[in-house]
Amino acid sequence: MLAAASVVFGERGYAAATTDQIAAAAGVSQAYVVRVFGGKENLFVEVARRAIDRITTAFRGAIAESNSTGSDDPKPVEARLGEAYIDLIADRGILLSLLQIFSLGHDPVIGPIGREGFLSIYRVVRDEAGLAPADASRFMSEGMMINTVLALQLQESPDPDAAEMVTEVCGGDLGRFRSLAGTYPTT
Amino acid sequence: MLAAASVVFGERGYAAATTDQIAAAAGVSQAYVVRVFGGKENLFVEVARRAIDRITTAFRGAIAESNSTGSDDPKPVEARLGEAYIDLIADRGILLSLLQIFSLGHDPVIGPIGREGFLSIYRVVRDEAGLAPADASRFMSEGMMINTVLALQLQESPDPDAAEMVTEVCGGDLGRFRSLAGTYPTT
DNA sequence: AACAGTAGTAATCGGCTGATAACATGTCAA
DNA sequence: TTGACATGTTATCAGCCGATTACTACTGTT
Repeated sequence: MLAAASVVFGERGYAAATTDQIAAAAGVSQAYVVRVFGGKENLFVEVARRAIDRITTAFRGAIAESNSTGSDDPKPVEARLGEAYIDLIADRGILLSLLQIFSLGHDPVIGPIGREGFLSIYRVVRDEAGLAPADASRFMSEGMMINTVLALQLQESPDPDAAEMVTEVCGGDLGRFRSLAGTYPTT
Repeated sequence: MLAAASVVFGERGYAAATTDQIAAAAGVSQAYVVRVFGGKENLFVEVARRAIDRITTAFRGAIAESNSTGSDDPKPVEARLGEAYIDLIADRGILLSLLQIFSLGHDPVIGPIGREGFLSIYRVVRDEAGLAPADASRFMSEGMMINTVLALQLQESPDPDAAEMVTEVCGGDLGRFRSLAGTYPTT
């Protein structure tokens, strides 16, 4: 049900998503969705937490992978983190759930969750991956740009300016973005 | 009415905003809002266009200002653009309308508007401000980060990590962000 | 067997929302 | 004056949505 909710919230947005659509996607009844989570808002809170948790988990995996390779580093940590991030939010459910969280930053319930989640990701990047504040901050910026590009589906645009920008964003590996086009829920 | 709609759409999100709330904010009747714009979606389209238009206009202003100063450049163009951007989206209506547009990137009506708008901003930064593609792209990334920070209201967070990150984002000028806290509609 | 807990559904309801229809008023040209 | 048009309003509706209630079915425990 959480997975279904993530997809539907992402597709439609928090407010526009209906518990009925989520129920249908999960293969259960609408009443059940409402009762199990105690309301639509609580359900979104769970989805939000889960999305943030998946990011920190993915980052810790990338960091561990980076540490396990010998002192010869074919890839810097940042590259591994970036790849992990792109692979993760290629899932449009997670990506758009994130954007919803940001949009709800002033909400008394969602807001604190979003702030704490964003900071927790920053701390992982800075403390666990060992990036300097300036580098960690720049890394987050790139992440936000990736969010936008994927949300707007600019990687599929035929416009040469779009291709130029997207190439710049993903470090030259435009194919990685393109191959993610239309990726939907494995969630 | 457009100004009111921008604020309300921003506060509540596209789907959650009601034509009645917009009407109340604009001081007219709900029916009038619907009829003048031919429906809620059309109204949002106008708001979206206006938001993007204000960004390109502000950027052109900053570029002109930069050109008018002599060949001695106390500030590079990028700094001027950045300041113009921050001043503009301190208006939470514009900021959140932008985020709504991004979230609706897959929408058949809003999607193309968002893509074209984003690219038009990129072109202004690259062609009219004369930034190289890599620099223009990085500039956009920083913009997306600023969006997120302001949406989450991280500039008001008492957390030292938040302060560190925000300081990094705004180029050391944390005061500029802080002073914008709670800025609402001049729109 | 009786009971309790878990997992789930169908039916229904009250409130909200976007849209429509019908009406009121003011302005300006012919 | 009359008519066309812009600028509004009030009243009302048809549909949707989240939530509640009451019910069923299964599983394990004592």
